[in-house]
Amino acid sequence: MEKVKVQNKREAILKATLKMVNNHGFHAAPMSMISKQAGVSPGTIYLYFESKEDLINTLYSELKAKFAEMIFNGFSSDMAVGDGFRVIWRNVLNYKCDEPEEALFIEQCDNTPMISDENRHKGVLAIQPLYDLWERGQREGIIKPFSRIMLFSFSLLPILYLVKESLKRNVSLSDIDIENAYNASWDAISL
Amino acid sequence: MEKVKVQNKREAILKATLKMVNNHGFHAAPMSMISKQAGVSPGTIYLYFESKEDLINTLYSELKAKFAEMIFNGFSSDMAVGDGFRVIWRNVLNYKCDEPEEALFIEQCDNTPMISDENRHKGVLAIQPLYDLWERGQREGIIKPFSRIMLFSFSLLPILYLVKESLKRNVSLSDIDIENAYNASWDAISL
Amino acid sequence: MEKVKVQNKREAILKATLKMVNNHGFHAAPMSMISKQAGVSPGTIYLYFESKEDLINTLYSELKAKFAEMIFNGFSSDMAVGDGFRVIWRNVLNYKCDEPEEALFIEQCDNTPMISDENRHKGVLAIQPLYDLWERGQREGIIKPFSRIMLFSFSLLPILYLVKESLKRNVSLSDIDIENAYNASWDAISL
Amino acid sequence: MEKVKVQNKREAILKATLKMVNNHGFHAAPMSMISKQAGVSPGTIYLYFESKEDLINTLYSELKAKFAEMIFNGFSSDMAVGDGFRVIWRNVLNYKCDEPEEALFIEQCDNTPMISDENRHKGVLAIQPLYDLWERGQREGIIKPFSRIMLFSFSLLPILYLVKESLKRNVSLSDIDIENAYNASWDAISL
DNA sequence: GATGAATGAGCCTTCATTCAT
DNA sequence: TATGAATGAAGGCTCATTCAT
Repeated sequence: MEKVKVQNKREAILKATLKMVNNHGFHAAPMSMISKQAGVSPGTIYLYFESKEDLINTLYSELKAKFAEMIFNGFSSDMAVGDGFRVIWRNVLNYKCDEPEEALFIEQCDNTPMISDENRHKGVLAIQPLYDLWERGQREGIIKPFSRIMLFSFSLLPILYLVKESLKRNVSLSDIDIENAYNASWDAISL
Repeated sequence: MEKVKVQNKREAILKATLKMVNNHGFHAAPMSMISKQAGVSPGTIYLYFESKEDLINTLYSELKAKFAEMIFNGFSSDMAVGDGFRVIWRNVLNYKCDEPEEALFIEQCDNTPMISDENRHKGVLAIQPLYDLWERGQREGIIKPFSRIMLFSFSLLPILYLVKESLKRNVSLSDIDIENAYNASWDAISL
Repeated sequence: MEKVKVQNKREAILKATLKMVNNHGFHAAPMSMISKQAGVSPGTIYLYFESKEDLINTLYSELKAKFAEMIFNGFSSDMAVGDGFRVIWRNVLNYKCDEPEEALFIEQCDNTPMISDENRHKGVLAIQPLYDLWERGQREGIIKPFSRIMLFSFSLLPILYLVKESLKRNVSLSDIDIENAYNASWDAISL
Repeated sequence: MEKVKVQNKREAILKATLKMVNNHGFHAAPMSMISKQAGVSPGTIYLYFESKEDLINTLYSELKAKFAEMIFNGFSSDMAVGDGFRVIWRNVLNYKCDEPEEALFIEQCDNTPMISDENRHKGVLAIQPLYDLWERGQREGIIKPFSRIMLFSFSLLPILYLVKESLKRNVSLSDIDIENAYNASWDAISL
């Protein structure tokens, strides 16, 4: 019972941080504002996090982990390369659409000295199964012999950007747009 | 002579801002630090910029304008679509490689509430000639009938990301990488 | 117990403000100086007051209210007009003599754009019983048919000024002076 | 010619100071604002005045001197006491009505530590002829045997206040009000 | 664990004053 | 004389963090 309550508080703080930083930016989201939004006292935050920096880094880290987990939903390493990629690509799209707030937060942090390098690196490691899939695809002569990062930038980065922009402009991607995007993504990396 | 001196001060402040914000982040780059780096007094900044926000926005705005200008170097609207695209693509690549600091600053600002929407929008308008080229290509049946944003996200976004990542990891892109990237970019948007 | 401590801090800040502004003037009484005098940290002031302007206005407002309250000590609306006026006149005199610091602060603020009009107006309303007394006196044919403000300026303003000047010059008003002043005040407004 | 221009500048600065301090208060009337209003450069002010404090004190001093001069317009020391007082009283009234800005400035400074005591004292000396008149009146048994300051506070202070308040409320004093005020003033100090 | 009043270092900004021109 | 760009000390205020309760 105690433990549950504690979890709630920690979650509430993280959630409030996400919202406040997204809406106001890091430097305009004071701890007092976050604590009020979370329904706890400012002092309480320091029971769960060492500092504001730690709070931000933890949130970033957990969101990245969640993202990495979600994109492998329904994926299994014995799928055909094309099928596996389609599953993952779809998951990436869905994550962006379903959790735009989280995605925005990640991006807002991504190019900032606020996030420690170590932390940033952890995100990369978490998508290992995708790298493995691509490697297998390359061995099977299905995927172009590009570096991981190049494969990523041509097949997943575009859809991430597309969704972000469409959300920002309040227009939704049509099924045709999505199909086109998928095809372009696949064409760009497949032989 | 006088005019030159003034220009120098304004430039020095902008340059110092770029450096300090890149290295420390917006919220950890106080005006006093910027002024010291620029070799002027804190008060002097306010002779050229209204506030810290104005300083950041102005810098962002000018960098975006410079970027928009550079990517059309050697480009002319009567070029063949493929040739024109190649010129622009190369320019984008070169800008990123030659001015990584500027590019980083732009990206650090891009997902932040710090930059006014109006300002952000100006950047979009500046690359109109590229949009015109794509439209002509679509009329000529050379370019896929995708929206601007989709064409952008598949043909230019990847190279922007690639260079950023390679710089971050201190590895340079080989000519083969670049050729591959260009081909993938072109394939993704051309029929 | 806790409530008491809080009150103490608020009071200490107001008291320190009174002293520092009186001694140095508004523009030469920085918040840091006030906070030091009050024995609190600068930030603490902002727990009780929104801004320096708010602090000054609140102090002004409370002093005016206290003044309005004190001048009706021992006064009751069913007194004879002459008796009532004498009570109030005496109270005004006593307030000025007993609380010269407060009176000085009020005067220092009175001709300043620092105090909001709304705030200034509240002080006027608080002495309504005096206005009522004068009106009754006029109906009874005892008080001259002058406007409130004229009655005020001839019967109370002089004594306010007299005490201020005598305090400034470190000379005390003799009983005869006071009796003379009272008689002159009464003569000036009575028929 | 040169000299005239100089005078103009000095006057322009003083005039601008009067206006800006009246409208915004001392602490919200920066030298730059005053210089702009005066149509000169900030540096120029320091050719005529040592500091902001000096500027304010000089203005205060000159206005007081002008006031002292004006109130003796048409007065001569061989007038009958009653006639002389009436002339002076009228002049005080007229000054307040004709130069409300100057009068306001004087009052705004009067209760402030901004004005040096020495300076404040000079104003008192300048109305010596009035004191002389009163003394003569006392010797002739026409004026009550009150101290100067008491005579002042009952016979001139009220009209100063009355005009100020009526200007503030944008209502003008009627001839009857003025006649009443004069009579009350005279009654208060005459035997 | 939880609170929130209190802290005080440090930030952005202002502005009286200077000085090279 | 006159200028006005430049200065930099100092001010009002914020906010991450602490600690007595």
